[in-house]
Amino acid sequence: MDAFYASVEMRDHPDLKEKAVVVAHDPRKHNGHGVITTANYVARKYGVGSAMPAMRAVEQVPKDQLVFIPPNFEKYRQVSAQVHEIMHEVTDQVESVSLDEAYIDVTQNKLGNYSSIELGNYMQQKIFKTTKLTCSFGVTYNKFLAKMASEYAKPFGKTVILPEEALNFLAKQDIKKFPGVGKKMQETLRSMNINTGEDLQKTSVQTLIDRFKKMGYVLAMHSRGIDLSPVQAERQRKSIGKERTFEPSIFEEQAALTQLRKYSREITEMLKERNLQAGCVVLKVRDTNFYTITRRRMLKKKTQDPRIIYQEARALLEREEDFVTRGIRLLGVSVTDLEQEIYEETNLFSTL
DNA sequence: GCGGATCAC
DNA sequence: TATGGTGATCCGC
Repeated sequence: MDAFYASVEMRDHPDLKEKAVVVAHDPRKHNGHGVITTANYVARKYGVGSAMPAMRAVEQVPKDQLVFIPPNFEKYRQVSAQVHEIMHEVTDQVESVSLDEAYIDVTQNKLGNYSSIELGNYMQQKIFKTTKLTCSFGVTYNKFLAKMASEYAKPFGKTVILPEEALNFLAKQDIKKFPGVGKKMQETLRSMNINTGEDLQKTSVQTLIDRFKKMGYVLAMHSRGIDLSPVQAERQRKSIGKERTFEPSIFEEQAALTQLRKYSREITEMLKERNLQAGCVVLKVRDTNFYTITRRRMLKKKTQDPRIIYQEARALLEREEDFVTRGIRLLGVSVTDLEQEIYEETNLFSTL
């Protein structure tokens, strides 16, 4: 397989630039982190609390101080669709990871007898021409390496890794570059004196399994350049959820219930768009101390009915009265155990 | 099956 | 010191 990973630098788009924060007096520009991170950083620096509530309250923010502009997700989606269109010119084997990243299996392509690198160049150029966005890409023999290679090529380059080069390339990488290695795993690995890909390569597979179970195995394989996972063009969604942070927190049960009703409606809409039925309702609550729980309940029958989702969510919340007393900072509902809705019955009746 | 933890974006 | 929203996966029970 010739895998390919493309990462588009969306924040460079002229129409998306305003998405983060416009700060009246702050010379600071995007620092390379995510939108919200940037916004939070500035919010913190200016002591106006966290960014999201501030963005919601954009009208009330004094003009001479900070102006928060909420991200324009519609625009994001629009540009993302353009990018995906270009990718699909090459092949339909596109596994989108997020709005601006995708794995592409270019073992076969629609355009003709071109090398993976030529196909990459083509997409990169076309994306730049049509959207003015730069993107980086990696070309190599599996997904994992392609992602690493693409990261290495940021913001507007390409990295090609041949099979015989993989071990050497990986040996030089810091462990935090490996997907799946976040804050916690990094700490543990460093405490074991494992800091680079080379260290991982020198650690026995068994040692990594003993310490990190499945993730250890995956990490061991990755560090040795092995990843057999296929590019999955059609991945089905496994859950749909809505959540929101409240600033100030909610202390009224009625207010919380109103939110639950709203979530239930929104989730139902998404279920209907995708013709899905939910089999389980999950409630998520966080109090003012940031203590967070989730509570779930399987449904007797899969549903698409907002009233049922609301009822379950409400029942779950009512068992957690203390949260209302202590103040709800975050409230969320999601549904899982999704199943494609069967048409036949409904069609039968709706046509009558 | 449930709930917490961790991770990616 | 203050910590957004959405979704996936793993692990222990």
